Amino acid sequence: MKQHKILLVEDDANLGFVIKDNLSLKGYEVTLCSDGRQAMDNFKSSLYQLCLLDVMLPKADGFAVAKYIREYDKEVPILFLSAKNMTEDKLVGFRTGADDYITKPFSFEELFYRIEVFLRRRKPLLDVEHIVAKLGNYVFDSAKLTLDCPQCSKTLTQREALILQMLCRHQNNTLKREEILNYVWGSDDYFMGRSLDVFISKLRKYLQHDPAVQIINQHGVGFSLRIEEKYND
Amino acid sequence: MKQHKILLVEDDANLGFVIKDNLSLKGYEVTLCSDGRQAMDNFKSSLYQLCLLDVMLPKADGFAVAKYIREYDKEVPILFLSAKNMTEDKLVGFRTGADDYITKPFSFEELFYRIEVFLRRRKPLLDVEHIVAKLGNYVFDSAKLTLDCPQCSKTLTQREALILQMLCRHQNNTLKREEILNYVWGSDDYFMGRSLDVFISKLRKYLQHDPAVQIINQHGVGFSLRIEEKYND
DNA sequence: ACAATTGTTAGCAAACGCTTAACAGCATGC
DNA sequence: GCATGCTGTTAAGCGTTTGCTAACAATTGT
Repeated sequence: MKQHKILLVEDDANLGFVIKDNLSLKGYEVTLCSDGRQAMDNFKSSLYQLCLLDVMLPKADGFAVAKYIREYDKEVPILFLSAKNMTEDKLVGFRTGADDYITKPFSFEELFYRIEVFLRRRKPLLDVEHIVAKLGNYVFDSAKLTLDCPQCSKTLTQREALILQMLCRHQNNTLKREEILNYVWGSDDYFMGRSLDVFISKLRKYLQHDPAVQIINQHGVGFSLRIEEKYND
Repeated sequence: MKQHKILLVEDDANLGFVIKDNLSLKGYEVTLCSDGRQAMDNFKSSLYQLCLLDVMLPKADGFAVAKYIREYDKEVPILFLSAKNMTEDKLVGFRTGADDYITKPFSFEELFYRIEVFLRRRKPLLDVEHIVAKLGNYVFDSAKLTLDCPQCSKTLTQREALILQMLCRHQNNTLKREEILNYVWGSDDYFMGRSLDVFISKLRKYLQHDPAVQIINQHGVGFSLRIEEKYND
């Protein structure tokens, strides 16, 4: 079973580690950030299945982080953790698109249940065709046609996305020119082959911010998307 | 517009009526039961989109009701209302399959948001419910058909409002032309496509007082309403 | 019937994406 | 080495999509 990835943002280092450990024990894969900016940088499209945000944070508070996340992703569950039990704070939380607002202190058991509620209800992906893939520092969303990396953000055309999606699906394996042509263009002639080369060239340019991601040509055969694992995760 | 039906079980008659009235004002159709048995009988006969259960009830307590409901329906959101703030009670609640456990006293606003969280997650993407949205300096009310900003005030036509509403719902996400056409016009042909372009042009003109609000075209795909966050609220 | 309002069709200019062309570099086999 | 076919890259060409305005049709209220 695929592990659920959770983004945890908590500035109190002790509490952060305790929560992270507890959730890890329950089988989640937890990324801990200690401030708002770090959290936003870390948040990648829909790669996390759930976000746990402390409200009071250095750099950018939890509400700001939630707002940022909601701009990119309207679906991912956002749960606030806060010592503030004021009605007004809760309302602000919900208004920014939160799904739950948990007041400290809480029991881990309760936290765990509340997390489960939202993971359980998560809709299965509508379109099996589409993918969200992490390519080195990049995140590619074939439905939104976005290719984001820390330095830049690009929206692809449909054809660019289709080709990149195909390459992603066969990551580290060589795709025959002919296969791509038949899939994307429906047939395979000289000019379409040249078009493909143009698209590959464009994609390479888009992907040049991370040298670990490369589209490799195998002479006379086709292309493969190769991603070097440096520090894996 | 489809109303959501809520099953409310609360033995304190006063509180029950107050909650019911408040929720009715928000547009829900609420059925109030005063004890557990009544609630179970009632649940079988009608289809509810959400259940609000007090924990302490005569005849059969909230947990028993929840358990009963879960035998028939694993999906319907169940929210507990309780004065008991004990960890153990909450856990029992979640173990019986609850989705939220709200401790009294709570503000109606909070209750309302917590209800919406669960209703929203089962709603289809498109629905006809009206919205009031803040778009940069603008305020758009899709029921009143108004689009106001400090400099001006405009009442939209039905079609204009419907399209803007759709864009609002998908803020920062690209809506496919085809989706808009099918939703607004019911089908998708060349001329309707041209009509859509005319409406988009009009909406852009109405929205030109705030450069942070923009309708962006993604060539060959569709449109997205993009709102740049400055540093307000 | 008349004006007022709303939505559709038409038409032109601009923007865009994809193909095609052209040329420069490569790989491979001789 | 050289010849030949592949590939990489850039830019021009071309058809399609879009932006906008205005004319036209349809509907409504007076």
